[in-house]
Order: sequence, then C-alpha cells, then structure tokens
Amino acid sequence: MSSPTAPRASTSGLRVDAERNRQRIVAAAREAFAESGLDVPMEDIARRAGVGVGTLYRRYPTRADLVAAAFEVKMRAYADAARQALADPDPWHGFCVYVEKICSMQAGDRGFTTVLTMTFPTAKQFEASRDRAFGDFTTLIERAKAAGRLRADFVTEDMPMFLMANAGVLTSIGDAAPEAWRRFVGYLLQACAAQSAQPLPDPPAPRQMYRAMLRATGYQRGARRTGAAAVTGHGGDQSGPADAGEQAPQTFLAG
Amino acid sequence: MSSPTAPRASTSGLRVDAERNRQRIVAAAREAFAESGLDVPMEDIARRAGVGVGTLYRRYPTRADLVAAAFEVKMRAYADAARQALADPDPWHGFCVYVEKICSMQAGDRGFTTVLTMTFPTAKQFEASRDRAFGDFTTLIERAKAAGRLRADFVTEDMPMFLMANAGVLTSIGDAAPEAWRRFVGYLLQACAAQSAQPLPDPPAPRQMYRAMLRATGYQRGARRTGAAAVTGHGGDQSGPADAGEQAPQTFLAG
DNA sequence: AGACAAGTGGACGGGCACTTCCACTTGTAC
DNA sequence: GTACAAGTGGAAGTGCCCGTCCACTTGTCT
Repeated sequence: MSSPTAPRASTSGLRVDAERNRQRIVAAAREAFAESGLDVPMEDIARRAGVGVGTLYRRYPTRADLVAAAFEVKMRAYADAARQALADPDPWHGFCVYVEKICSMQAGDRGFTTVLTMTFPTAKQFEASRDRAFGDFTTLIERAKAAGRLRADFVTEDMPMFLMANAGVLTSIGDAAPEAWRRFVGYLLQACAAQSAQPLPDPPAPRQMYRAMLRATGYQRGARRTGAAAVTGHGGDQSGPADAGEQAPQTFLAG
Repeated sequence: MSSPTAPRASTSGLRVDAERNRQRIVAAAREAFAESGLDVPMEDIARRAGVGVGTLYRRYPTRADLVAAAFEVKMRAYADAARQALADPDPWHGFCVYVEKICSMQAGDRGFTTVLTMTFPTAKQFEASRDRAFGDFTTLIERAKAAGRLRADFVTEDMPMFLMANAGVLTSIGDAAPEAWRRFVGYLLQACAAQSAQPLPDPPAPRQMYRAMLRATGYQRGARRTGAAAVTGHGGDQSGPADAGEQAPQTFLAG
C-alpha cells in the first residue's frame, strides 16, 4: 500500500510462492501424521513437502499449529458425520453408523486417532467443528434413547472413552490386523443396546474428561514424544500447579 | 573351586553385595515401570536403585531383560487369577471377575498395561505363566459358554483385544479419571453376555495377534520411545524383511 | 531494470537418552 | 593380611530430534 514495495499477494496475504509452499507443507503433514502419528519428526514433514525445516517453522511455529492446519478438513468431516447420522430416519441405526464411522476414521489415520482423544484449546479452527459435533451427538443419543434402543444410562462422555479404547486397539493391532477394530466396535455397540442393559459403574465426570484430553496438549510447545507418560512431565507429582486456566468443563470435543 | 580366589557367593552365584544391588534394581524397576511405563529412562531406574547405570546394564543388558525380571512376580499373579477364576462355582461370575481383575491389574501399573499387550519371545521367565494363563483362560471361557452365559462367538483373541482397548482408556484418562476403566469394562462384560448377542465381525487371526504383540518387542534392543509409531521403524515401508523367525501362532499370551 | 521486503534452507547449538568402557573399589578365599 | 576376580559408577561417544538464526534467493511493485 504505502511502502514502495508492499508485495500484497493473493488471498492469504502470502507471496504466491510462499502460499504454494504452505499448501505443500499441510499436505505433507497430513500424509505424515496419517502414516506415523502426531510424533513424526518435523524434518520428515519438511522433506516430504520439499522445503527446509526453517520454512516449516516459520509458517507453523508449534506442532499444534501444524496439527490444527492438517486436520481442519477432517475435523469438519467428523462433525458432518454427526449431522448426517441425525438425518437417518432410524435413530438407533444412525447412532450405530455414526460410531462405526468415527472409529473408521480413526482406523484410517494414526494422527487422527490421537487428535480425537485430545483437545486443542489453542486451535480456534477446531472449535466450530467440535461444538457442532458435540451438539449433534447429544441430540443423536437423545433420539436413540427416546426410541428405546440406546441404553438410558449412556452419557456423552462414553463416546470419547470408546474412542480412547479404539485407539488402544488400533495402536496395538492396527498394523497386524487392520480389521480387528470392527469386531471391537461391534462389541461396543451391542453393549450400548438398551435391550438387556445392566447397571454400570459411574462415568467419568465431564471435567475429568476435559483434563484427560488436555493431556497431550504438550504438543503445543516443547512436547516430548511418547503421547503417553512423558508429556505432562512425569506422571507423579500430584502437587502440581493445579491448572489455573482450566475453564470449560463441557468436555467431549467441545472445549 | 580350582582358582585360588573363586568368590562363589550365596544362591545366585553373585557376590553378596552384587546380589543386593540386583534386588534393588529390580525393585526400583518395578516402581518406575508402574509409575511411568516401560519407557522410563534407564538412568532413572539406576538412580532410584542407588546404583550407576553401568551396574544396571551389566546385570540387565537389555530393557527387555529388566522388564522380564521386574514383572516375573506379577505375571505369576496374572496366571493365578485365571486359576482362581476356574475355582468359582459360577462360570459366568468367574469369567467376569477374571476380566475385571486383569483390567484392574492394568489400571494399577502402567508398565504392566503394556506388558500384557505384548509378548517377549526372549523372556523364558514368562513362558510358564503365559502358558498356564492361556490354558486356564481357554477352559474358563469354555465353561462360561457351556453355562450359556458367555456368547458362543467369543474367542480367546478377544481378551487381549480387550486389554489393548483398556490400555487405551487407561493411558488416555487413567490419570484424570482413575475409575473410568471400570465403567468401560462394564460395557465390555455386558457385550460378552450370551443373552441377546448379535453377530460380530470376524476376530483377528491368532497369527495376527501374535505379530501385533511382537510389535513393541523393539524394547529388546535399541528401542526408540513412544510405544506407538516409532517402534517398528517408521510405519511405512511394507517392503520389510518379512519376519523370518515367526513361529508360534498360538497367540494370546502364549508365545 | 532496480530495489527491497518476503521468503528460504540447512547448519548449528542444545537436550535427552542409550550404551560402552575402564580406572577404581570391594568382597572373598586362603 | 594379601591378592585377585568380581563388581562399580559415571564419563564419554553416539544418535535423534528440536527450534533458532542468518546469509542468501526470489517475487513483487514501481
């Protein structure tokens, strides 16, 4: 504008070559995350994209930023699945198809498996999808309960719990037995049927779920691999700083 | 014997101070594995035991060796659980108590969670326990099926699959919601009930299960953390050397 | 064509964990 | 008490990955 050389570029405000690189990076990240999980070395992604690590870091300073960018589309598809399930005339069928669908999405993408079981307070881009998915899912289970097919004591928190379980199945035998998760989900769905449901132990509190999903958010900064222990520091130390900024107890995938 | 100074020591053939250190190491490893999982730095274990890393490596050259030593007792307890379940006059009750019991053992020990979902071809020490557990478990489910309570299409491979799932639940919300796994197991058990069982997708083949459990055996040598991806190398490359020494397809926890 | 902001890549310093190796200590047998 | 095998600890070499920094290149505007 004012300065003699102000290279305003296309839509994104980036120079066209930079924008092209950015897209390559996101594409590479999608592939790499899907294949190897959220822990792939940044350098692998950069190489795959044909750029230097410097470029990658310039565009996405933290791994979380990149994850958010890479899964934006998939998160929308995730939300869409709930919306579509609502369109099913049979509430119970809709519920089953939905659960299967989401678990299937996990099965096809190592990174997504992880993304679904954690929440990114930072990632504004996910908020809309998450909220929508949460709202629709809530309706979905209410309908299924009303139809008398879904057990009455099913709670929203059960869904992320199932996803965590499915993640366990997938990370353990996903490679060796790519179809095993289907059987597992079959068990889960049958357990969800109202017919002959027996009492269950209490579900985790929404707030607990929220904290759990915050877990791997260590990906935000200097994350240390594993996805399991290492993240929070070292597991022990219950004397920690008690999470000051912990608001939203709405849990699930709604931050 | 023959040499002038042959310090034969107590039972283990080790010098008494060395034997004391060895026990300290195993104890430290048990604690560390339970708290932080199988990935704890060797140095942490050494420090906890009050010895140098060199000593630790001398006694247990590989992580797998140490794991085997640390979990020997627990593996026996694991096998005992099946034996005890068989003593239950009510086959179905025995089955349920058994599943709960094992999942509970997972809940109380991060390392054990992992140990149960992989097999250590090396660890001779586990063989007896594994074989016993496998045999007893097989009987257990046959009894429960015969009693008409356990669904007829339940297969032995389902158990490790459940354990993998439970591992997923535990690693995700084990810290934030230490009791959540109970509800999850509740779902699973109700899904196992013969009453109103619906058809399920095929179970993983025994061989697939075996390969899956071999997975984390990367702990044997230069393992690279994570427990998820990194282990096998990098996920991709299906052109690998196709596992020459793959025998025992008996799966489960029987190598 | 010229000039400059924007963009780039990869070398580099830092950290962590794995293992090995060896000079030093200690227990044991005589 | 002495001698020596057994045992010890931690320094040092290696490898992986992170994230930064900067000299160089490239696109864009005039």
